[in-house]
Amino acid sequence: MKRKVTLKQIAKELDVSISTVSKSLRNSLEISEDTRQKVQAFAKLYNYKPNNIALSLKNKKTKTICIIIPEIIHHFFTTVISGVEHVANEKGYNVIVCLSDESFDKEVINMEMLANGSIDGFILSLSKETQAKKDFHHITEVINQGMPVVMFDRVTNDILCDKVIIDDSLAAFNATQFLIDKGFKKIGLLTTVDYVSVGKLRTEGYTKALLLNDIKVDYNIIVKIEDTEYFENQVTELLSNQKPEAVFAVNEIFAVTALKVAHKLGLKVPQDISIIGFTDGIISKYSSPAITTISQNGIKMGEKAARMLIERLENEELEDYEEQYKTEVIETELIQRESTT
Amino acid sequence: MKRKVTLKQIAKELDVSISTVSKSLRNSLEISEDTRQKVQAFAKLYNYKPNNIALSLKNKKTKTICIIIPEIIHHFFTTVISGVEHVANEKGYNVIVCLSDESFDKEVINMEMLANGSIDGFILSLSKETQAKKDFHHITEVINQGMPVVMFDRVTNDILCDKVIIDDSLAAFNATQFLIDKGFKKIGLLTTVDYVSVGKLRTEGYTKALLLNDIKVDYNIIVKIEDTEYFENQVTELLSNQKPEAVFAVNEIFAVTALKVAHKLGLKVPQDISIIGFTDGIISKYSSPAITTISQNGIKMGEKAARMLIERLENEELEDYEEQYKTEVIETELIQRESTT
DNA sequence: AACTGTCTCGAAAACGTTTTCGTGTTGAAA
DNA sequence: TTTCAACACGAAAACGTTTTCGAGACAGTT
Repeated sequence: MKRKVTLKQIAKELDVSISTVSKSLRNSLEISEDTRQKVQAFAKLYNYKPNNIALSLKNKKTKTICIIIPEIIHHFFTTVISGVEHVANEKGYNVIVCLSDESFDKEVINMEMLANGSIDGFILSLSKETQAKKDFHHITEVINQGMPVVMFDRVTNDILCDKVIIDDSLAAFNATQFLIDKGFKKIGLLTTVDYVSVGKLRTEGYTKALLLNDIKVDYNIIVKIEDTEYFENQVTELLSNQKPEAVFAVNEIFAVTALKVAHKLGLKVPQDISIIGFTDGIISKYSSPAITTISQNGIKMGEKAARMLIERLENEELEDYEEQYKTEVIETELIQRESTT
Repeated sequence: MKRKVTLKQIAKELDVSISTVSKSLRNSLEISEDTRQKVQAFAKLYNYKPNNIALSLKNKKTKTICIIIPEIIHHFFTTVISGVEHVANEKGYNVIVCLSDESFDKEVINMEMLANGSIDGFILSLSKETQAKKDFHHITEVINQGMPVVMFDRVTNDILCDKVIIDDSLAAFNATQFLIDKGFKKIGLLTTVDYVSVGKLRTEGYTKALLLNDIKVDYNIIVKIEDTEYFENQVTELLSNQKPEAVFAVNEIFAVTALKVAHKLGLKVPQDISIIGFTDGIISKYSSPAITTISQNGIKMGEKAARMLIERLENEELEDYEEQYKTEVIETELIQRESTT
């Protein structure tokens, strides 16, 4: 077991100074051709690689960014990670992934732990609990220390920073309008409780579409789901009692559950009921029938977020850099599949 | 924007030495009650937190581990991440996630990049390409440097280290036997090409079960899938021409695709054909009918791997620690759902 | 008055780099 | 012979910690 070799060891072995070794390896012209060759050969032989931690300390840069997501089980978030990873790797950055598990405390702990020099910047999507509490002090604190933060998907107006979002309201509007265009009037909604920012926005889009088409909003066919424990029952009740002609679900799980319940009730999709989902995940794609859905394009969001963060990181050394915060809107797309007529 | 405060700054401000500040904050008895109070108050006021990088350099420990997975899109791997995350957090470790994208080169680059001090140890599952090439020099090198590695799921006998696996052969045997017990004899197999270690093992288990029950292995109903491009066609051909009574698929995607194809061909599942999958992912659970499957328990694998790695990390400081490498086998479970009679 | 011990504190090394600023040696020009 | 540039290299600081060791001040004991 040969431990990693350091500059000091090479210097000792070759009976030169540490500086000479360092300069030789960086091909400095200060050092004679002879010495350079000698040092480089030795370094190669012993497979010398500079210690990243020492470099980080010296440069005050870690070349590492952290992405904090509420849940890794949601396929959407894994696609975002994937996008972030790609761009980060391309630019020579590493990615630390942290899970907040939808918990405020875990979010705070993770941020505080990493903000002390471990990373250069954050990409994050708020946990449900944080959104409910509306307590963002941990984020403002980090930003005040001069560490850039990019928020995505679940964002808040209370914080000034770069953001990457989709137009949730518009996308929901489009989904609803799509159903209306098919001739449906009784369109059920499966959504989250209001404090989840995206859920609220999607509900708004749904409502807007109905109103614009002179359809009365019927609160009996709007189901707001708090926890996933009993929601299959809620869906069953909606489909069997209210019998909507179509259903718009604000996420994939809700959509596929609706599909499942429909099957159980003997309803044929899309003949008896149309279903449209949100988030173009693996479930929608592989379920049968495949589910028509609004594609959220997590990869693009991740890529964009990473690019914004890294750009800020690389530019902030420039004296006069004081760019305004931007909010990028990633376009969504309605992917028509088999669950709608 | 107030930058992070350091010991040096506090020392200067309070007109004491850096040592005194450090000791005060760690509540050393060397320092008088008075001074300690003063320093601590000041530190709290300015929200002092020690710089992690400096600590890492000093302690030669980063309290960070890296997990390298081939693909984040496979739900199984995200569950493993989730397991690793939990245990790591609990023990005060951070997790860096790297994706090899099934590429040998990316795997090598990732490892070399992080092995230079950035992390304390690796958890990894081999990429397809690495398994095909059988080139593991990057891994042995890391191990030789004294950095612990834990491999999971896709492992190799060519490397000595801690491992966490399932008994793929046995699990596949059980799945096949389960179908045989239902009275099926013509059981199709959807598997990977042989160089994917787990695919090969699962194929072996399937064969073993057939032989033990005096069923001849029919290579016409064994489909080895190389890339996912055309495999829907391959599956269609299997189901429509060979008409197996049941199908065993070695992963979730294959299983759900079989389900989809069956639907398209007008075959009712499980009435006309039974399907059993592998890996208890989100797709199997939410598809309709829900797919009977072998549960691989990624969370447990991740937790176990993280525990093994951290144990080695915390014990290796002890002089006499020279524990043998262990291979832990996580038990699998057959989860019966709706896709089998 | 000399010695001993305790209480506080600071200097300095160490972790592994990079970089600035000397400094000694050489050869050539004046 | 003196002067000066060019060349090749080393010492040391810096990044932010922790920790060992030494040392000054003071009180108490002979």
